[in-house]
Parts: sequence; structure tokens; C-alpha cells
Amino acid sequence: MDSEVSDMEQGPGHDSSMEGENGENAPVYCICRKPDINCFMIGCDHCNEWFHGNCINVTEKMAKAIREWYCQKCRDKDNSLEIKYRPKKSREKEAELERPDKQRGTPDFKIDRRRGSRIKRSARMCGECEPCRRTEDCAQCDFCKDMKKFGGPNKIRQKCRLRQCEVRARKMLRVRDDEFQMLKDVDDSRSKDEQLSDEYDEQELALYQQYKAAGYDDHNMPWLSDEDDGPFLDPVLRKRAVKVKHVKRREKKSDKKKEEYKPRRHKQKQRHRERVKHSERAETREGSGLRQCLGPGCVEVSRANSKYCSEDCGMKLAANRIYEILPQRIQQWQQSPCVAEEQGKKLLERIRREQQQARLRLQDMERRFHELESIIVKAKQQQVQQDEEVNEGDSDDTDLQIFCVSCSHPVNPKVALRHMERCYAKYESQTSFGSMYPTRIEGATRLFCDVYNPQSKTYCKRLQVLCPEHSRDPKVQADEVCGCPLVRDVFEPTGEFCRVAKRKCNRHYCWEKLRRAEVDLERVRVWYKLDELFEQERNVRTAMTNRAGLLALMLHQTIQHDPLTTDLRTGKDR
DNA sequence: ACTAACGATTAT
DNA sequence: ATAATCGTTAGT
Repeated sequence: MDSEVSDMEQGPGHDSSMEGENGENAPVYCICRKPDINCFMIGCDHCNEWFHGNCINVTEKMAKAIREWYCQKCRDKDNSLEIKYRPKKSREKEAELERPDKQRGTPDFKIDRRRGSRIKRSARMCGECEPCRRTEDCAQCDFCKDMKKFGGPNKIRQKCRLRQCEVRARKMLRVRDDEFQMLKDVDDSRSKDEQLSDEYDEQELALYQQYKAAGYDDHNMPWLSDEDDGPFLDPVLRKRAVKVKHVKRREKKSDKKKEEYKPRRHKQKQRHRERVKHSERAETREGSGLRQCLGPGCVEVSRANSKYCSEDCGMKLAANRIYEILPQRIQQWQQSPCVAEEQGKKLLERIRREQQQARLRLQDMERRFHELESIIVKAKQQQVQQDEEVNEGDSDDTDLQIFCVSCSHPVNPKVALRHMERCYAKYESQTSFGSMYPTRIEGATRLFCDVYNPQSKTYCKRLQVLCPEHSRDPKVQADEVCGCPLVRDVFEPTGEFCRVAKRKCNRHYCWEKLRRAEVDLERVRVWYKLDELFEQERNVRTAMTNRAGLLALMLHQTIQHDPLTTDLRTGKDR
């Protein structure tokens, strides 16, 4: 490694002679064999070594254009390796956004693969110090307590104080002095336990492997992780803060450093994993690497990465499987009653009832719709009462004022209705309220405005009677009568009609419009309700038809546990 | 200078 | 879509 002189033209950007706390045992990189000095670095995609940009004359800007980069040494050794650049388009995009290249190259976000630790490095993380390598939240500090997972309000949004980088995190984010001692104690006891865990024997490791395979995290298994966590560390809550991803490429490389840095426990885990891998291979490959096709009766060699010699064989086996398994499953299915099915039926029944109700309501509303129209027609035939318009206003209260709900100007109560109606129309017609689709409701007259706006390609979704944007109120003729049906006690019609001239009646301004809107709004509501019910019905039906479908039957089955045996979950482990 | 808060970005 | 957490800002 030290031999890479060809690239050696200048040392790293600034003096790297043993920097502060990570000086002595900080790992060294690059052709210059000096530590990460907080400058731009790029990683070789072949040997995984990191290089100071300055040492090899690669700037951060250049790195952005690079997709795969190999160091001189690797390139010399293997002629097929060549530095690959990213297509121009994506580079420009990247530059525009001024985002650091996630792939590799920039030290901020470079990922340390040498030790398999994959610890992130960023402006706030050196990636080397103990807090950076720490993967669990303490659940104790104020930042932890703020987190959702510890029941906090998520206001502070900072990571656990124990995980704030010693080098790069802001001072104020690190462990506070008063808490420090306490947390340190906890930490110490933890690491002691970690050492203890080295002593796990083969059996336990096998067990571990099982649970690992089942998707558990070792920290969710109190019996395997440290039992002596102190009074306040809940092992269930303390989940891994940094997850270990699968390394996509190359993991090989068993260099000495790797071993040095990996905690012993991990070593053991890995060794075990490898063992498992070997045994798997022995089983499946039978040494030679060639396998017989699993197709029924087929003796051909299977294709690479497949268990079969052909599509046909795969399909045959699958068909056989269905013939073999399905009858049993159907029988099984028929043996026990299906609770979900029962519930579905009930639900369906309920939905039907509600649909029926909604339909009745709709009919009712349609009836009212027609009633209203006939009332309006009748009202039009009334004669204007010429004489006193005086009774119209008991109009002494000139100083009484109310405020318009739209423009908030004070208005005289006499003209308030008129003013507010116009004011509302003015504001309302300034905005649009549309949807991409025209309304399609069969058998419903005059509901939505549905005027098409070619500019926004939408259809207006206001109630037609209320849309000031697309329909103007008809001009009132001079001889038109108001005609609003008069009522007693608010609701009870008297059969009389208001016979003031329409232009002058302030009390019943726009009454037809409002009454129509009232009916229409209710009709719309019922339609929506119906729509919702149909949707529900469809969902329930789909669920029911899928329930005993081929796929479901093949994939799931109900296991009838012996009711006499103990439920294992009630055991002391839970 | 410190802190709480929070929008924004990135990872999962 | 949600969780993690970074970077910025207003307030003290």
C-alpha cells in the first residue's frame, strides 16, 4: 500500500501531525498513510481504501462526476478497471442542487466499509469516535426523551446525547456535565456485559441465529442481550439507531485492521454465519455445482440461477403442487366455520339497509325538489300588493348595524341580506372550485354547476344554484312579486305568499335560490352517502370473494391448535 | 452564547 | 409513508 508513489505529488491539504484525541490510534489511510484529516476523501471501489483528494489530485467537484473510482494501484494491477463517470444529465442535476454525491467520494456521507461497520461520516459525525460508533439510544437524555419512540413530543429532534460525535457535533449537543456521570456509569456496565456476551456457547449462538433469521434484533431479545441494564434502560426500547445494511458488493478482504476494530462479539457472529452458509452450500450444490431440474420426472440439468431446466418444468411442478395441496385445503376450509365470512355477511346486510335508507331519503329529496319548483311557479302568479311598503321596515333603528360576513363592513340590517348575498357572490366568483371530471349522476337534475374551464381543464363543482361564477341571477322585472311562502312559527306554512314587489323585498331576498340550495345540498349529501356505501359494499365483496380463492387457500391455512395444550405465550417468558 | 423549536433532507 | 436527524432561526 505504501508503494503507491505514482500518485504522490503533494501531501494532504493541511498538517496532519496527530490531531487531538484521535491522534494516536486513529486509522490511517491513503498513499500518505495519514489519518482522515477532515478533508475531502474518495474511496477506491476495488480495494476500499480511502484517499485524500489532495494526495491524488481529485477534487470534490471532479468526484461528483465519478460513478466508480479505482486507485492507481488497483488500476495497475488490474487493467480492466477503469474510472467510470456518471452521465452528464444527472451530474448537472446534482450540481444544480448542490448536493454531495451519495454514491461515494465526498467524505461527508462516505461510508466506512473497511471494518464492515458502515458508520456514517458527516459534518456532525467523524465516524470514528465512540459516540459515532454507538448504535443505541440511551433513552435517558433529554433528546431521547423527546423522541417519539420514547413517548416524547418530537420537538427537539436531535439524536441521543451519547451518540453525538466527540469531534464534530456541536458542544451543546453532547452529553451535559450533570448527566454525564450517571450515563457513563450505565455505559460502563453495558460494555462489561458486551464482553460477557463473548462467552456465549455454540448452542446459544445457534439460537441466536434462529432468531436473527426470524427478523429479531438482538436487542429485542432480553435473554440474549445484557440482562443487567440498570434500572432505567428498557432493552425493548433501545433499538438499533443505526441499522446495518447488507453490503451490496465485496465483503471479502480479511485484512488485519478489520479484525482489530470489530468487537469480538461480532466476530463470533460472523464466523457462525459463515458456517451456516457453508452447510447450505453443501446441501444445495452437492459439490459439483450442477443440479438436476426439479420438474416432475425431469432428469435434465437445471439452468443457472434456477431450479428447473425450463419454464415448462417449473409450471408443471407448480400445477402438481396445486393438485396435491388444494383439495386438502378446500376440505380443511370447509371443516371450520369462517368468522370473517360471518362478519362480512353481517356487514353487507348493514350496508344494504343503509343503502335502502339512503335511497328512500333521496326519493324524498327529489319529491321536495319538485314541490319547491311548483311552489315557486305558484308564487310567481301572485299579484304585487301595491299599497304600503311601509310595513316592510320598522325602520327607526337606523343606528343598528350588523357586519357583513364577507367584507366585514357595517351594513344596515334592512339591506344586510341583500348586501351579504352580493358580497359573497363577489368574493366567491373570484375563486374556482373544480374537479377534473364532470359529474355523472344518473337521474339527478340540476345539481352541480359543471361548467368546463378550458384553462384549468376542470369542471365547476359548486352547486349550480349557488354558483356566482358561472350563473348570474336572472334580472328581476319591475312587476315581479316576491312570492316567498309565508310561515307561522318559523316552519308552519300559512299558505300565504309575500306580495311585496320582488325588487323591494329585503326580507326574502333570493329566497328561491336559498331554498333550492337547501334541497340540493341535502341531495348531494345523500348521493355521497350512497357512493360511500357502494364503495364499502364493493370492498366487503372483494374481501369475501378473495377469501377462499386459490391463492389464499394455497398461501394460508388455519392450524387447529389442540385446546388442551398450554398456550406457550402465557409462559413466564412473556 | 445558548436553547427550543421546527422546516427540510435523508434513510428506511 | 414514516423515522431520524440535520441546519437554521427566533428568542432569551
